[in-house]
Amino acid sequence: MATDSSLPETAAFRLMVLGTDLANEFAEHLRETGLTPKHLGTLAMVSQGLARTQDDIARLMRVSPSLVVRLADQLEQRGLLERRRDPANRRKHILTVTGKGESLLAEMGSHAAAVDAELSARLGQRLGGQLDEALARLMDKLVEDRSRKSP
Amino acid sequence: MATDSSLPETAAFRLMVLGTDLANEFAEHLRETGLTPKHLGTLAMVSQGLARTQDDIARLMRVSPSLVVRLADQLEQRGLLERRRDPANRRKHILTVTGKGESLLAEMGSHAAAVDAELSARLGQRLGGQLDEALARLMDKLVEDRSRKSP
DNA sequence: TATTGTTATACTCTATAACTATA
DNA sequence: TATAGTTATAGAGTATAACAATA
Repeated sequence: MATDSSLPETAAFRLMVLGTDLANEFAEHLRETGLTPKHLGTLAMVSQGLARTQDDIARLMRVSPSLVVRLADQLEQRGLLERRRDPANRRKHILTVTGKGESLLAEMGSHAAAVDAELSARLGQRLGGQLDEALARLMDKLVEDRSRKSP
Repeated sequence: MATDSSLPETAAFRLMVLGTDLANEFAEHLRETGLTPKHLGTLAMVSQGLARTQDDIARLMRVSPSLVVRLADQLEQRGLLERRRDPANRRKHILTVTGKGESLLAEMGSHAAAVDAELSARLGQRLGGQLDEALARLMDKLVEDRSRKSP
């Protein structure tokens, strides 16, 4: 990848900086809802079927179970998420995104699409598409690595 | 860019998730030093000549001036950064990275290079290179947007 | 005995506001 | 009057540890 391993020239460093910055931007955009990017991540994971229970969320997002309780509480209070006990295993809470939750996801999806458009404008369609593909593959890897029984 | 604007399918969302995750990884790697990714960002910006004063850091990283005081204090205490008054304008503190600071940057650069190697292994050399280029361009834009007199 | 979730507690990071000093 | 930096304070976000319920 980079022939120069000077920190600021690495993809890892840039990914960290750009991603953190974007998270702040999303946080700002969410401020009026009282939610954070992690609330949004929770909704997204559940909506996508990548997480079924609170435990799944904790593992996928590498976050403590006690934080997931709080995130789920707040999402539930706002009517964006529902918890119900799993009849097959009453320890578990099955999570589902409500219609209102899907609306919020759609709204934030629009915002994200607008950011994507900016990225594409800056990079051009080809490089933008390549960035897309690379990020999609890395995301798949991350999810795969953390799905069931990973250390 | 993405034809689907569903939040999890956007480049913006993936960039946020992957970047945040990487920031946590760096934070973990820095833990024994008592430093955070923002300390590292500060050193990197100063070392690269992108920031000369605390004010520059605050603007570049979109962080409050009072936080920069704390970051600089802690970096200085560890002998990684030096502050000296600008003779031309005694309100300003000129920041410079010490040899020890450069060593830390080099060490973290090695870690970042290792992450880059993983990315490249996962994406292949071509897509990895394209990711590199895209991130570099976006980083340049970010720095440019925040250099002197931006809103 | 292990898993899932919860509660109580404390700590870290960060911003806001009021202040000092220089210009 | 505006800029650069500092201090004091408070708040948000998160983890750790101890716990309860279920398997």
